[in-house]
Amino acid sequence: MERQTTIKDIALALRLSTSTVSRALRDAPDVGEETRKAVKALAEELDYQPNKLALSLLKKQTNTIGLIIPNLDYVLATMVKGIDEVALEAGYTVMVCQSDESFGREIVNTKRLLDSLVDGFIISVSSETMIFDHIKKIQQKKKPLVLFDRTINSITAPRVRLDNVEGGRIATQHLIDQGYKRIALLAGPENLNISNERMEGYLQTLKQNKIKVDKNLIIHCDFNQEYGKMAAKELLIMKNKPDAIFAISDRLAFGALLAIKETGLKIPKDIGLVGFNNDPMTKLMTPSISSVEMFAFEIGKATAKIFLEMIHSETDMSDKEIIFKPKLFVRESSSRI
Amino acid sequence: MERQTTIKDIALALRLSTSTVSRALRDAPDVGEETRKAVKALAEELDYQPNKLALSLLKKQTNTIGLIIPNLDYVLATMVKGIDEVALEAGYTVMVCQSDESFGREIVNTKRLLDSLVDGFIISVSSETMIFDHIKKIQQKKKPLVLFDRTINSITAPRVRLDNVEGGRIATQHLIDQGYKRIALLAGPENLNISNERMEGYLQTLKQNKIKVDKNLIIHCDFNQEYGKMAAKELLIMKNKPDAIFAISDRLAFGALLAIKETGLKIPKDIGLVGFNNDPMTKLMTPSISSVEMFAFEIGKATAKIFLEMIHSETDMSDKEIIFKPKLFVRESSSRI
DNA sequence: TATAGTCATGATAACGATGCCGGAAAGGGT
DNA sequence: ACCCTTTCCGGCATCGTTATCATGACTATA
Repeated sequence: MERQTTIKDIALALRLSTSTVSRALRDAPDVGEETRKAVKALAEELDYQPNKLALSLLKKQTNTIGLIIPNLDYVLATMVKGIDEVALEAGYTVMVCQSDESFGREIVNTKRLLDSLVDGFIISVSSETMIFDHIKKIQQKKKPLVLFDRTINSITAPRVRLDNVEGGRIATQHLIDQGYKRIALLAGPENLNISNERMEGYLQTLKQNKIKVDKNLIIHCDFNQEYGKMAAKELLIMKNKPDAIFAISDRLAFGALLAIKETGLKIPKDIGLVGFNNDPMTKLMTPSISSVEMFAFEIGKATAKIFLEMIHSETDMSDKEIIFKPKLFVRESSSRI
Repeated sequence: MERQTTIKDIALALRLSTSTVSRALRDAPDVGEETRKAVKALAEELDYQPNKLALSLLKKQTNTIGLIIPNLDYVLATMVKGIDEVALEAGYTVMVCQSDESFGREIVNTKRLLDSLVDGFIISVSSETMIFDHIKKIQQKKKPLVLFDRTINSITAPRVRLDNVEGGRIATQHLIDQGYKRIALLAGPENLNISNERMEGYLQTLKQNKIKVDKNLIIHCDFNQEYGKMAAKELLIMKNKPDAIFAISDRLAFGALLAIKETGLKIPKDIGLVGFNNDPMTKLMTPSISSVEMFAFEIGKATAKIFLEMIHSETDMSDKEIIFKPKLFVRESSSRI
C-alpha cells in the first residue's frame, strides 16, 4: 500500500504551512493567487487526494449510509439500485449488508455499521425480526433512520412502502371479476407487515364481494419457491380445493405454478393465479403470470431522498410516510373471460 | 447525532490517562488488575465503542473491501453473498458498487472507493470496459486487487473464475449427443472474456465432432432478455435455421425460449436449448431449461479468501488463478433421446 | 545500602485535515 | 508621520486512538 501524498508534502515542497495549502485547495478567500496556482499545480502533479478518514474524524460525518436488507432478490436488488443512484448523486456511499432473513445477522449488521460510524440507516427488516431493540438503539444514538418496504409499526421513523392493502385488494378483485369463487391465499411470514397488509386487502375484498372467508385457504410460508410449491400442493389436494391462488410474492407464485402443473389442472381455465412484485420472469412463464407491480426502483429512490432530507434538514420527519400505489398487470394466468 | 463516549471520558472520570485506559481496554499487560476492571466496568456502563475512524486513520487500514460489479442479477447476487460471508467472518465490510454495465460508472466507482480508502478491490468488469487504466491505477497505489468471474487477461492480478471453455464444451457436446446438428450460439458482448471463452468451447467442440462452423449461427448481444429474444428470432427466420441454441447466459436463454414459442417450434423435438448459470428459474420454465451450473456462491467465497490472503501475506499472488469446473444440468429443453 | 529490575502509569507525538486566531507586510487616508 | 485596513500566511488546537518513551514507586539481589 503506497503512501498517499498529503497536504503536508505539498506544504513542505512549497515552503508553506499546511493551513495555507488546505485553504488554497479549497479555494478559500485568504490565499494569494500565485500560491493558489502553485499549490494546485503541485497537487495535480502528485495526484493528491484528500484523506477522507481524517476529514470524517474531524467532521464526525462519514458520508456513508448503512443499508440493511433481508436478501438480494429481484425486488430488493431493484430497490438497492434506486437507493444507490440517489445516494451516489448526493455524494454518499452505501454499505449494503444482507441479513439473509436472519434476526441474528441483522443485529450483527447493525452493530457493525454502527461501529463503522455510518451517518444513518436505511432498513428493511428480516422475516424473523420481531424484536426491535437493535433498531431502537440506532435511534438512541440519534442516527437518521428510514424504513422501507418491510416497515415496522412500533418504530417511529419515516417509511417508504407500497400500499399493500390496495395491492391485495386489486389482485383479489381481479380474480373475482374473472369469475373465480374460491380464492386461496399464499401468504408470507406471519410477522411481516407486507404479508398481513396484503392479506388484509384480500380479506376486505372478499367481504365486500360477500364471499365467505375460508381459513383453510390461507397458508403462511416463507418467501421461497419450494415452500410456495409445497403450500400450493397442500391446497390442491384439498377436497374442496380453490379455483384461484393469490400468491403474495412472485416467488411463491412460481412455486404454485409448478404445483398446479403437476396436478394437471389447466390455467387459467381450472384455476387462476396472481403473483406480486411483477418480476420480469412472470412474463416468461408459461402461462405468463399476472402480477402486482410495486415500483421497487421508485421506492428505492424515494427512500434515499427522504434519508438525505433527514440528514440535511433539522425538522422532525419521523411521521413522514410515502406510500406508492400498486398496479396490476394482467397476464394469461388469470384471464379467462 | 449523539456524542459518542470516548476513551477520554473514561480517563477523566477515573482520573487516569488515556494511555492507561486504552491499554486496559485492549488487555495490554502493563495494567493493574483493579484499574483494568474499573475501566472495563465504566466502558460497559457508558456503552463505549472504539472509534473506527480514528483507528483507521492511525493504522492506515479501514477493514473495508471495495466491490465493483456490473449488476445484481442472480449470479452476481449469489457471488456477492459468498464474498460477503467470508469477508464478514474476517472482520471486513464490503462496499458494493454497481457499474450497471457502464464503463463511465465503473470509473466513477473505482475513484470513489479509492478516495474512501478501502483496503483493496474485488472487481468484475462491466461489459463496456475495454480500457483498464482505472484498474491499473489501483495497482499503482499498491492496493490488493482480485478479479472474479469476468476477468481480464491484460491485468496481472489473482483471478477466480469458471472454466468457461469447458462450460461451452459440455453444453455443446451435450447438444450434439442429443442429435442436434445445426447448433447456434447466442454469445454475449464481444469484449467479455466469459463470452469468448464459452464460444471457444463451443467452437472446439464443433470441430472435434467434425461439424462445420457456420458464422451466421453466432450472434453477439448484451445480457438481456429482450436482446436474447430478438437475436433468437433472427436465427429462427433464417432459411437454413438452427436446430438448437446454446445461450451463453440464462437470461438470453429465457429470451430465446420466448422467441421459439412464438414461432410455434416444439422444444426439444424441433429445436434444443441450453442456457448458462443454472438460474433457479430454469427449472420453472416450461419446458425447463438445461443449464450450466457455475457455482457462483463458491466463486464468491474463493474470491474473498484470496483477497484476504493477499492482504495478510506479503507474498506475491498475482499469478494465482482459481478455476471452477462447470457442471451441466440436463432438463427438458434439450432431452430428446 | 546501593543497584538493578519489575510494575503501573503518565506524557507526548503521530495519523491527515480544518478552523480559529494572531501577526507581518503593504497600502491608503489624513 | 501615524493609524487603520486589507491581504496573505503561520501556529496551534482539535478529532479519537495507539505507540513509544519516560517516570516514579516498590521489590529483590548482591
